[in-house]
Amino acid sequence: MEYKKQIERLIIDFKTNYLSSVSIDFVIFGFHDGQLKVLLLRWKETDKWCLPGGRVRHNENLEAAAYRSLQERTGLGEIFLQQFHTFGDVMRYTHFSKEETMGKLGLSQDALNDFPGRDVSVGYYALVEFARVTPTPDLFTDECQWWDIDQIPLLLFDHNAMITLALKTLRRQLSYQPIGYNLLPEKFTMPDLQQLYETILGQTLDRRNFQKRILGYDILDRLDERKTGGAHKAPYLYRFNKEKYEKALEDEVLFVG
Amino acid sequence: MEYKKQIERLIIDFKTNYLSSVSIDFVIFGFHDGQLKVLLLRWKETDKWCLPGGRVRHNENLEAAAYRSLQERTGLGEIFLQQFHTFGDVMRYTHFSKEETMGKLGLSQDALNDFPGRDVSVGYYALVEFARVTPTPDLFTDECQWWDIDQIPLLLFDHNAMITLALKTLRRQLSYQPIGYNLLPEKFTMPDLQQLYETILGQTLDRRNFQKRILGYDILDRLDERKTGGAHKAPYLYRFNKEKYEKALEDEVLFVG
DNA sequence: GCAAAAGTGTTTTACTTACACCCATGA
DNA sequence: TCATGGGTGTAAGTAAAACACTTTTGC
Repeated sequence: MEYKKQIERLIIDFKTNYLSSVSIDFVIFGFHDGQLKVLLLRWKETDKWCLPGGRVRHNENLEAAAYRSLQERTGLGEIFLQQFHTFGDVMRYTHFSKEETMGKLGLSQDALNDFPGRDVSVGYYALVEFARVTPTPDLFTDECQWWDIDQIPLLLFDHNAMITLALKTLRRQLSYQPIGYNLLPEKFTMPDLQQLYETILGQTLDRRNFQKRILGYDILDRLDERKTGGAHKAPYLYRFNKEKYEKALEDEVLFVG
Repeated sequence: MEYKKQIERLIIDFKTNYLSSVSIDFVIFGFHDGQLKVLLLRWKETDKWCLPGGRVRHNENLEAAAYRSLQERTGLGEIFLQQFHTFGDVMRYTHFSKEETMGKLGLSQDALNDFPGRDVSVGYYALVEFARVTPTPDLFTDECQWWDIDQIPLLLFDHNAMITLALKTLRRQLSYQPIGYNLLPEKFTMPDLQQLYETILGQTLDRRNFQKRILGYDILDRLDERKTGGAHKAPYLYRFNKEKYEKALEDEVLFVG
């Protein structure tokens, strides 16, 4: 049980170097094979799952802390990350009892006392390409796994509500903002992009209208290549025009800084 | 200088009974006479202005803390309050130097040290009827005043950016959600409501299209009365149908609980 | 050659915007 | 009676939704 020491050290680290009362929680949506998934962690010595989270260092920007924590959990740096709500109900601890959940770790009383109690948590959602992620548990958890969006179990804290709201916000955002950069390979086909949208929205879309709308954003460059090897007619390859893409995001972005 | 003692006591109160590292800031929009205004506070012994704020008690829900703080600053209980973003840049303290600003208050070194340093701040915006508000400064400020939205000076902290984002969010929200409850008297006319919208959006709207759109929401009951006393044709009076209004809010609300 | 996916435009519909006339009221 | 604001409906324009045929490719 070497990890006990590590956890106790981490808790002291929290107390010393991080903002108290503030935490970050992540709804990391993974896209793969026409399935929308969420990355969950299993709490040590229990069968209970929760969202990955993080904390903010003194002198660290909130957003920077979010990117840092996310990197730790997924191995990914440049990804689509969006603040969506801040959760501050006292009762969000409903499904989490410090004694019950932490007790099994056999920590010292000091460590238990110093473990963050009631936090206000800033919720971010992220979109990543499933395959690029290396799920990595943190010290409090011993498993990190993708879950199908419609098979999420009852989670610790208020994390079920967080997922629901994150998905709702993401879907809304999709209606007025482009998405896909860092989520698809550099070169991709229009059907690839459409499948991404359909997966997130949970509904099918008309091919022709979809293409019209996306091309209307004027953020894609069509390449002269086609994707070969498929069993059918070879579709064109597209690439995001980074400048135009960034500009489109700015023009309509809800949350800045 | 009796207030010095009070402030020192308040700072201790903060340290003891409130979450550290978390604060709340309010962009309180006031509507009056076709003008959109924001409530600002002037920091004691300076000519610098800032947004009203609050802190969260241990065991108090974030939203409850927001309503409580707002009540303290405006005297109003039931009002339209909406979380819009959480600000966590370290640099948001650009225009605030603890030494400079607090120094003039002649506080003890202990109090200065205990005064909250770097916070993550949850931003809420509120809509209130100008005339119903009793602006009340807090202990750190000695003036509480309405400012015209387009005459806001350079504020302390990152508060100018907060106002900008709050207004942007409010305007966006207006396009898919009804607004007006608690902002207009119980009975009001269609031109009253239109003026409210025009004030917030900063643009004029077509009378007929506006009426069509609003009535299309199906949240108003037209009364048999008309508003008399005006210099012209007596307009009909309307009343919000609270049930339908709440339902309309829920159906499209971005942020819940 | 056939099944399955991809490329491409037009029609229809719904929604949004623009616009005009008559009526009531107080000065 | 006149100036001003309020009540009401329709036509035009624009954006979204529905829809069909042809081409390519591997089997």
